[in-house]
Parts: sequence; structure tokens; C-alpha cells
Amino acid sequence: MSPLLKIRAERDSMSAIERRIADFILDEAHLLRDYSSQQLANALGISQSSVVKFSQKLGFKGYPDLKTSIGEAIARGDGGDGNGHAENPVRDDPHSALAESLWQSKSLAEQETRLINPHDRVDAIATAIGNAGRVFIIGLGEDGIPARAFALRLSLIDILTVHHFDAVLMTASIAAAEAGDVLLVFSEHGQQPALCQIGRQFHERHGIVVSVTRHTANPLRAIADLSVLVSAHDERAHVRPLLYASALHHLLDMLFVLLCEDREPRLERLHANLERIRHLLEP
Amino acid sequence: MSPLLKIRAERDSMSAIERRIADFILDEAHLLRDYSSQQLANALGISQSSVVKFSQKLGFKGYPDLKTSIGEAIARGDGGDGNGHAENPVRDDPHSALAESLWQSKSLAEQETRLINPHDRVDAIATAIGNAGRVFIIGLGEDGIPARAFALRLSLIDILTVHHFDAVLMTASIAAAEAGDVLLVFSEHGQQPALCQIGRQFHERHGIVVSVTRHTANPLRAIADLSVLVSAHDERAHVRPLLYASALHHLLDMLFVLLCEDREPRLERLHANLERIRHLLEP
DNA sequence: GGTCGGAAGCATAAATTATTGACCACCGAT
DNA sequence: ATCGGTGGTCAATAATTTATGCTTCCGACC
Repeated sequence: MSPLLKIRAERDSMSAIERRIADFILDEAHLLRDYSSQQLANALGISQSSVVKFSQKLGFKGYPDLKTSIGEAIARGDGGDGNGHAENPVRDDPHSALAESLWQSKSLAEQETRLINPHDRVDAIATAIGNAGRVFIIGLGEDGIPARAFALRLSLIDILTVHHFDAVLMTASIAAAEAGDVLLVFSEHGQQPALCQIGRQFHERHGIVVSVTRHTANPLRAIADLSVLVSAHDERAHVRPLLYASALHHLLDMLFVLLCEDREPRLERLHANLERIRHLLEP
Repeated sequence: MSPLLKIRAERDSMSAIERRIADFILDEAHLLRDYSSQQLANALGISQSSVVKFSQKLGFKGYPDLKTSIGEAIARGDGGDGNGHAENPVRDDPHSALAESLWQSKSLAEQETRLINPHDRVDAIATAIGNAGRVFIIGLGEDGIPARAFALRLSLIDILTVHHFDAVLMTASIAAAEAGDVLLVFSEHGQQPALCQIGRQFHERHGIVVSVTRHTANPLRAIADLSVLVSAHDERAHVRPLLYASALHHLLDMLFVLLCEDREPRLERLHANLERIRHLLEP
């Protein structure tokens, strides 16, 4: 039962001084937080013991118990009079505002991206990677960054990964590709002829081509067997790439977690690898 | 801001005993209500004064303040674990559930991270980078990825950036450093002697050293003039690095946006650069 | 008028909390 | 290896807060 309610209920059968205490608490509940029993007594011009006895009479263990109970009630929004101060988060700090709005934009991009990548497709991609003998990963320029990040993650769970940020080198590498191998091509706009070329070559060797692009119609995606799509928008040109990176990152993280949790041994290997790295760092 | 969040954020940079206290509070927050500082100390087998000092260090007035703050947070439903009974519409699809829980963890990490990087420090770092003649960026291994990503962003807004993922090459590069130049050193655990060494060298050349590390006490951070701190936790070892990357990424994105919006010309240059890249891609 | 009960205050005991100073471990520099 | 210096912990103790016992006062009732 709400302590404020209880006080109000008992109020009528209280002595004069007790009623003074009750009224003070009901009116200025928020002040109670930093009042000791002595301070409260002083504020009302009564003795401290009266405050304590008041608390006990109401069924609280003592004054601190009353105090914290009321504090919790307020926090819970149990304002008693119902109105309370509706919690408006009054963001006066520009930094936090920026950080939060940026984060919110990212959340939006993430949701959009999740929406346009059906689960079965994501699963199919995870399965393909999980079963692949080798995984080839390429991304040029800015696309090279998520490519590299994902390649590193995969190699930590003992998936044999070949990563390049150069079309020529990749051409050489995939000469050894076999059926079942997977090629991940990162390219935000999917326009680069060189990458399409590599995709076709990989196809000829019966590998599975997975494109990672923005959610547009583009040549690279047309070639791919499976595609990862990213949706991220913002009117500010300097923010758009941040959202793209974030949404893509999250999708890749999802894939990574799926791969980790799909098969037990992967996790063990990951731990072993992390342990090994840790030893390397603090010899 | 939620006190539980705050405790989690600071957890990494705590001593062993402080961490014991933090863990107890995070795990058994509901028990705290009827624990005095002495009882809490006994429960953990430590001294009462440690509990008080812990409270004060976290910015509370004293132990009672911490206690009531946490009590209120719990009452408010601010469970800290982020779960709360947020009205999630019973996601029956395991994929979406995974994606959302992962995203929620990221949000938490982001909030923690924001909390431990005061605005003025972030501003100071942005200013330093904005005014620098040259910005040097280094990160080894996994740390190289965000380093590279940030270097690329900076160069897009015409900040002269030198990026290496090799300590030797960096040593050579910074020989040319001048006063006012900035060195960004990425190292999750800040333990690598080679990087500390580079930091000291850079110092000798009157450059500004900015460390980017996890929120722990570490040698690299001790050397740095300014530091970027990241807080990210998860009991699953394969998820933790994802959260770290995400929180760090967001902080860097913040810096980037600050740099972009601080001075008009930067944005123009960014647009010009983007335009140039677009032309390069679709001739 | 006596006395009974309850309310309030004062003084004080008990408890809780905060501070101090001593000690120790650890780190970096000499 | 040794020497400050620093940071962290604890025991002792001071300060504050809370709880209780005792006394007084006042009105109700016998």
C-alpha cells in the first residue's frame, strides 16, 4: 500500500502535531529526501522524537523506513495526488542531445535494415559462411573497413578467411576457390565493375557470392546469389555514412552471433583465441 | 542518470574491493534497502569505511544517498539491466529477438560510455583535432579497425591524417611531428609498451597525445594528455567486443559530427570530397 | 480532588555514518 | 635493489542520526 495514501487515510485520527507532520509530508514529499528526523522536527518546530514516534505509529520500522518508502513511492510515480511532476526529461545539455539524436537515427537505420533482410535470407547467409571451406572478403575504400572488421571476427572463430582491399589481389586469390566457398563483396553502391567482374569469376568456380550493398538496385547485387542490404537515411550528408556504417555493423554483428551460437565448438575456439591474444598482450 | 548505470560504467576502473561492492549492488540491488553500510561491509568481508568511500567516489553525498538513489531507481523500474518490463510486444521471432536484445545491449554500452566521457573533455579533444596541423592515428590488430575508420572520416573533411597499423612505421612518421599536432592511440587495454613508447616520443615533440582505451587504469591512458574511454559489458565473451566496437564507434561519430558542425568550411569540403568520390565510382 | 491515559518533550542510549591516521602494496624513477 | 610517492584498505574514532526511557502536562473520567 502506498505510504502517502496511508498517511492521508490516518490523518483524521491524528493529534494536532501528528497532523502537522502528515501535512508537511503530503505537501512536500519531495523535500523529505534530504531531511533527517531532526531537520524535519526543526522545520515544524517540534521535537525529533515526535517525528520518530509518528513513523512508528504508522507501522514503519522507524523514520528511515518511512523516508525511503516515501522516496520509492515518489519515484514510482505514486504521487498520491496523481499529478506529480510528469517526468519531462528536460535535456539542457547540447552534447547529450546530439549523442541521443544520433543514436536514435542509428536505431532507425537499424530497424529499417532489419526489415529489409528477411530472416531466412540471413540464416541462409550464416549457413553458407558456416559451411564454407574458405570465405573471401573484399571491400574497396571506405567499404574496406567493415569488410576488414568482419573478416577479423570470422577468423577469430576459426573460419578460414581471405581478406583483400585490392581487386587485383583478390582476383589472384579466388583462382583457388572451390564449390561451397563464399565470397563476400562489400560495396555501398554496388557500382564497381571490377567487383562485379570478381563476382562473376567466383561464380564460374561454383562459389557462393554474397553482396553487401545499400538497398538499391545495383549491378553487384544482381550478380550475387545472396545479398545483404542496408538502409540508412539522413538529410545531413555528413551523418548518412555514419548511419550506414552503424546499420551494416549491426547486421554483421548479428551474423557473427548467429555463427557463434549455432555451433558449440565455435565458441570454444573463440575463447581459446581470445585467451591466446590476451597472453600475447601481457607476457 | 541512473545510479546503477553509473556504477556499471565505472566498474572497469575500480579496484578489486570496489568491484566487489559494485557487483554486489548490481546483483542484489533489492537487498540494499535494509542494509546499513556496516552490514554491507560484513556481507562482503570488508571494512565499513570502504563502503562509505565507495559511495563518495561515485559522486554520492554518502552511503545513505547512494542507498536511497538506488532504491528510487529500482522503484522507477530502472533495473539497470535494461530489461524493465518495457512493453515489448512479445517478439516470437527469434531473429528479431536477437537483433533487438543485441541492440539494447549496445544502447546500454553507449549510455555508459557517454557517462564517463565528460562533455568538456570531448570538446577539448574535438578542438585539439580541429586545430591540429596533422593528426596521427595508430591502432594495432583489432584496434586498427576503428582507427582506420576514424582516419578515413577525418581525411574526408580535409584534416591531414596519417594512419598506421604498425608501430615501427609510426615511429618514423612522428619524427616530423610539431607542437599542436595530435596523436590518437587506439588500444582497448592500453597495455602495449610499443604504443606507450610512441606516446612518450610524441610528447617530447610537444604533440598532444589522446588515448582511446577501455575505461580501466592503464599505462597508455596515464601517459595521454586526453583520453577517450569506452565502457561495455556482457557476460558473453563473443558479444563483448561487439559492444565495445559499437560504443567506441558512436563516440567517434560524435567527435566527427562535432568537427563537421563546428566550422562551416569543413562541411563544404566534405561535400566536395564526396562528390569527387562519386564521380570516381561512376565514370 | 484523584488518577488514568495519551501526547509531547528532554535527555540519553544506540545505531549509523563520516573522517582520520596508520599501514601496506605497488609502481616508477633514481 | 632502494627510495619516495601514490593509492587503497582498515581500525579507531568523531560526528551525526535515530530510538528509547523518563518526565511532565493536560483533559477525561471516576
